[in-house]
Amino acid sequence: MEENTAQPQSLAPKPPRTRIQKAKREAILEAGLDVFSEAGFRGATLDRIAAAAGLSKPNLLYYYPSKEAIHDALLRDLLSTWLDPLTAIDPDGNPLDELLGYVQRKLAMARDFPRESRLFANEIIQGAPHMHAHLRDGLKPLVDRMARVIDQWIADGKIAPVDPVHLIFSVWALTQHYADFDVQVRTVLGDEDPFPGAEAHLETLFRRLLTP
Amino acid sequence: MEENTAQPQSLAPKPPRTRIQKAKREAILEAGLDVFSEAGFRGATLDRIAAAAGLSKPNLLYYYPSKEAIHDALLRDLLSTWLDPLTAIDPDGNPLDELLGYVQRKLAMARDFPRESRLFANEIIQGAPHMHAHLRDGLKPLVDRMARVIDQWIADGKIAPVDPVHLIFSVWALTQHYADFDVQVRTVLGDEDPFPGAEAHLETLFRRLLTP
DNA sequence: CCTTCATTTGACCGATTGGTCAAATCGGAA
DNA sequence: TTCCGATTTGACCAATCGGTCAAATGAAGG
Repeated sequence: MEENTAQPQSLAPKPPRTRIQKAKREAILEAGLDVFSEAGFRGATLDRIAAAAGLSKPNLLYYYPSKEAIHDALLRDLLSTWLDPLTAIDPDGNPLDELLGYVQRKLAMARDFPRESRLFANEIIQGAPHMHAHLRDGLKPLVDRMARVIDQWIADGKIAPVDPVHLIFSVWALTQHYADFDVQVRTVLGDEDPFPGAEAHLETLFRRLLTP
Repeated sequence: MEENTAQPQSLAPKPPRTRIQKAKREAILEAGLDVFSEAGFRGATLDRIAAAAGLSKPNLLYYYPSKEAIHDALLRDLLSTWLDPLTAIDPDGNPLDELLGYVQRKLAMARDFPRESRLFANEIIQGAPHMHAHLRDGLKPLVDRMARVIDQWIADGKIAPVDPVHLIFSVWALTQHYADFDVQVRTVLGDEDPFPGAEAHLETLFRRLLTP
């Protein structure tokens, strides 16, 4: 390993230096995702996170200085990837295909990353005390921008007229529901895997809503 | 001295005897709804509930024997009223009107009883540890029954073909979203009241989905 | 070996948690 | 007034919480 040049240290939380640090940090975030998504911020305990990560509590606090630091790191990592499917919409593509593709990607995230969805849901339901600024500075401008794209599509007669912001809310609500309310969904459906049916249903729903 | 109260004590939680008991119990449930819906079960504390109800902690525990007892009482009271809009659907009415009316009633509940919606959401997201049996014995049979009604409407050509269970999920997701994700919705919409726009949007959405 | 720094841990701390208990107070009937 | 049960409270408790700290251990180079 060669010496790296002296970089001007920015105000980043803590730059991982060694290989072991990186691995332990990841294990902690993984464990934190498990516990926070299942119990919420206040319901989660450092002991449970430490146990899930295979560390002692002081050892965990050696890598992250506090419970809130772990939670904040998770939320920071989450928000951008959570909005990726929305930014992937191409204003120059076929409007109906773009929106149906967005729905499908969002549903796939609910299927493949239910813990992330529940972490987010817990935070929002309880008033977003650790995320309000991020919503205002990150999510709102993005939604505003996409709403203008959708309005243009409507003006061009490419899709049926809808309120674009409530349309986006509908995509979020309908897809995340299958992750956040998983227990309820599976109780009603029995053993059946909810997602094939959900995909077909949402495709039908948004196609009928948006076809001019 | 003989007493006239020869009632055989059943295993009911605690029959309210006096007027003051009834009032204090109600105040406690009201305070519990505030705190539990905002913080979840584990995040809520007896001290906060007692303070919100205007009682000392031991006094609170005089009326309900434990934190869990308050939570259980709230959930028990909630589930039936929460499902009322669904049971109010008339199998012999006009299918489209019945379903659109159901959506409207459910959205009104999200507007008028957001705390109840968030209490429910917190419980389900965290795996429904205190409600699983109620979902199985109360909610599932009701959904199954309504699904048969909707299937009959489809078979009669009264509404367009849809998966009835996922249709019900859609109503829940789209309406409760405006209560549970209130912070996010209002951050994106700014000062605007979300509900008029939501009502118009959902009417459009379900009309286009269900019109044959 | 020695030195140095990263890592790990047991013991511990003050605050908060849900809950108990005996004693005090209240309120209405006789 | 007296009495008696309903109600209320201050003091307290064991468990758990997030977090600290000094000391021990590990690893790697000289």
